[in-house]
Amino acid sequence: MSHFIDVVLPIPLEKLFTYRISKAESEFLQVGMRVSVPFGKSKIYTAIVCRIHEQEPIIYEAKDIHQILDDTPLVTKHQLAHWQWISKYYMCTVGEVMRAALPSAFILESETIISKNTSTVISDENLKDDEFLVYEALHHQSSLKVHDIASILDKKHVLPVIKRLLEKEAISIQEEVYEKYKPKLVRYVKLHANHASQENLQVLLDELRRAHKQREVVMTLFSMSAKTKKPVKVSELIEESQASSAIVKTLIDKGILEAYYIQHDRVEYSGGDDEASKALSKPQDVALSEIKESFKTHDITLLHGVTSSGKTEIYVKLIEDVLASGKQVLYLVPEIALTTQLVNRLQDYFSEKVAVFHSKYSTHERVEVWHNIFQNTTKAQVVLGARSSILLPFQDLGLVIIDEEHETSYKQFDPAPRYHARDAAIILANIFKAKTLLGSATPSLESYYNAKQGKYGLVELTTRYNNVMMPDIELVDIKDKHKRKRMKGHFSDRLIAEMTETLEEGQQIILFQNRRGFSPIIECHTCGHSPQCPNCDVSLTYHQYRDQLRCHYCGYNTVMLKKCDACGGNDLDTKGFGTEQVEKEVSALFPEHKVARMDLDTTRGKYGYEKIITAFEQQEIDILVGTQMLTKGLDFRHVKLVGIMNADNMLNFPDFRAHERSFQLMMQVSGRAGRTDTRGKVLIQTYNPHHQILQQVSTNNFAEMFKEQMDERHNFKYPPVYRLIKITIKHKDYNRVNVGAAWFAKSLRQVFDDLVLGPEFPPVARIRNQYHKHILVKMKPKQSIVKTKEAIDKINNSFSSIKDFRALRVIINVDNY
DNA sequence: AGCACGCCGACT
DNA sequence: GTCGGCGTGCTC
Repeated sequence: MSHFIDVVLPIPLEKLFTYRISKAESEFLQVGMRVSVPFGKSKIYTAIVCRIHEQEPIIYEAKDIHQILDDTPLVTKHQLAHWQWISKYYMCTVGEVMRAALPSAFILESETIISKNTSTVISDENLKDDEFLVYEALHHQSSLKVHDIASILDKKHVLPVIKRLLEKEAISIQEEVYEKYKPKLVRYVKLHANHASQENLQVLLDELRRAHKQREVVMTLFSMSAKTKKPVKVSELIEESQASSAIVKTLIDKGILEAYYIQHDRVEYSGGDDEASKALSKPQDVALSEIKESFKTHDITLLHGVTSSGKTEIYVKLIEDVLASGKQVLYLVPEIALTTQLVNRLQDYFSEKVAVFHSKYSTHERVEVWHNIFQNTTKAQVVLGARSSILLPFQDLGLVIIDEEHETSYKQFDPAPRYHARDAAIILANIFKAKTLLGSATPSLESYYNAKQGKYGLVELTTRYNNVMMPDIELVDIKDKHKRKRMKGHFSDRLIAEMTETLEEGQQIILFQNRRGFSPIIECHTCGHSPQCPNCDVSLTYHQYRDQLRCHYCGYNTVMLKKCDACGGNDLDTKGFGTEQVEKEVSALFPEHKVARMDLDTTRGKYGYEKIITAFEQQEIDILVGTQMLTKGLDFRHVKLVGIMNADNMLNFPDFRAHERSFQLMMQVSGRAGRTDTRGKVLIQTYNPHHQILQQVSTNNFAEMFKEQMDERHNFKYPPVYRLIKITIKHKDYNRVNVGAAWFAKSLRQVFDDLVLGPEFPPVARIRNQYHKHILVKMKPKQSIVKTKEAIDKINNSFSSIKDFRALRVIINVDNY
């Protein structure tokens, strides 16, 4: 009887692949373990075992596996089920989900190692020039990688050379696979067993009478281990005894001390003791019991609590309950909210039980978190993470909290799997029969709709913590202000007056402008030309601090032009404005006050956010200018005034969710104002103060916004009433994109008729020299999701079997909002 | 996706 | 002539 395994490979191929294994291997292997397998001509890939069986494949000969990589499974069965769901629902392959789920250190890939064949001697004249160079290099170095050879020969295609050398038996090649994860080892030191007892120690100290330094080190070590009863790190010993590492080394060499290693986690919790969680206020307490009540009838509950209502404290209470029952908790936050602020707060309550999973973590750090969660250790009872943490190997999940549920950063856009973490988390919770709590001050229409439909439970919390009043929101008509010459740059007299007052009171200000850079368009006054990105169909944005023109799509940049490159005129004008310009104007208006800017450009690097946030918290900064980055779950105590520089550009954004988003964004930014006792003030500058969304923001009227927006969604057949699938056709050839997209849309129409929209070029049709065209498929409320996707799949398959279309990239994005 | 193979234009 | 471009087919 032969034995076989079906494995998932981390590549975008639909199928599972079958390999032959021995009987012994079949007894050892378990579903979820990693194996390395040969794939194609030479490559070795990492694969996950998902089925062990005895059915020999009929139409091909199964290869043998290369190696088993694990002693115990690395991936749980729950995960495999979850991967399956994601791949089906979001129309991608399981391999793509695997790629996204596993930290890269777990996915080993082979590298070809070239070494000299010692059993044969090749005379130089038998070798061509490039072959000789490689052969010669191998005299000096025992082995080379393909990449090394490419740099020796200075050309791209070196495989033919390697092939020729191989035929001449001058070299041999080998595929090597490396374990990428290296545990972090810390060196410890202890007295050698021979000296450990009391009397032996005395003898030893006598012996060392003349070596003062060494004697001191031994004494220090002795007192340190007596005091702490813990292993002593070499680094600590050196520090404590003021000795050099050479002295310690001498003692180790003499056999007096003994060095040993202990594996350390890179992600260490360092902090005080458990703090008892805060007592809840009355409204919080009511909400908490309502949530618990709701969980009895609904697995998913939406907590709609206004900004600053203290949702986090409620989460903490719920987490406490779940932890008491020994289950794990997943606490999802948008990427940007993963600041030290929230981490510290949770660690205050749950100390080392909190594991954080961050995109800025190194792959080694991710591996450690992965293991802790898999083994359900105390270190990973509460997992705080962004989008991708839904792919971690939970063992026994009891509760999923999705904070700032409306955040769009929960949706992955590129690359596949294009999943929505909120929706995938709900499925994950369902696999574990766990509860899900969605929280937001401005719920997404789809969640609120689900709640209103009775699909989710709904709990509302309408008062702020400590009864702080909701901020006073005022709309400023800048069209009128312009007419009456009451504007200084982009600042109305109202905004300046409020800012002056706030600064005099010693309070802080946040200014919001949803656009980075200095100004998004440069225009020549003479000919009207504005510089465009050479790779994308967008105007370049002017960034003053580096005197650069930059493309926000592809990163292209060039120095700012001195003259118009079309007509040579030197009267260049800037249009529109970004955070950088706001910052500059503020500095000019309030020269005595410290201004800082927070956007993508200033927060690069691992601690980019933290630096700015900490400085602002400690009131080293008076005025903070920023993009929507500032809206995410930050809690600043001394902000009294929030200014929204221009509300119109977000309202006019060409997207069916523009109004919903604008509402959410403005409510969230406003929520930063007045979090303690003084009532906050929000000024919204706009050309159109009568816009219904602005009216709803200023009166904090979520219900009306919901009703109005839902009417529109009903009328225009948009989510959450209808579902959407967006299909993007992409290629560098404009005509091919057009022809291909037209074919695709026509085929879709044959099945879905008028539910198909497009093909249409997006606002930016060309990005990185690739033309894009979108087709939108709408799904009726009762329409079968599975059947719709099957039909799309079928069309996609026919599409890619047409020769002319094969080169076109098709991207399918389910729930593309 | 990667990678090999095969065909074709453009230069040391 | 070879180098590197890209289209095509295949991967257990």
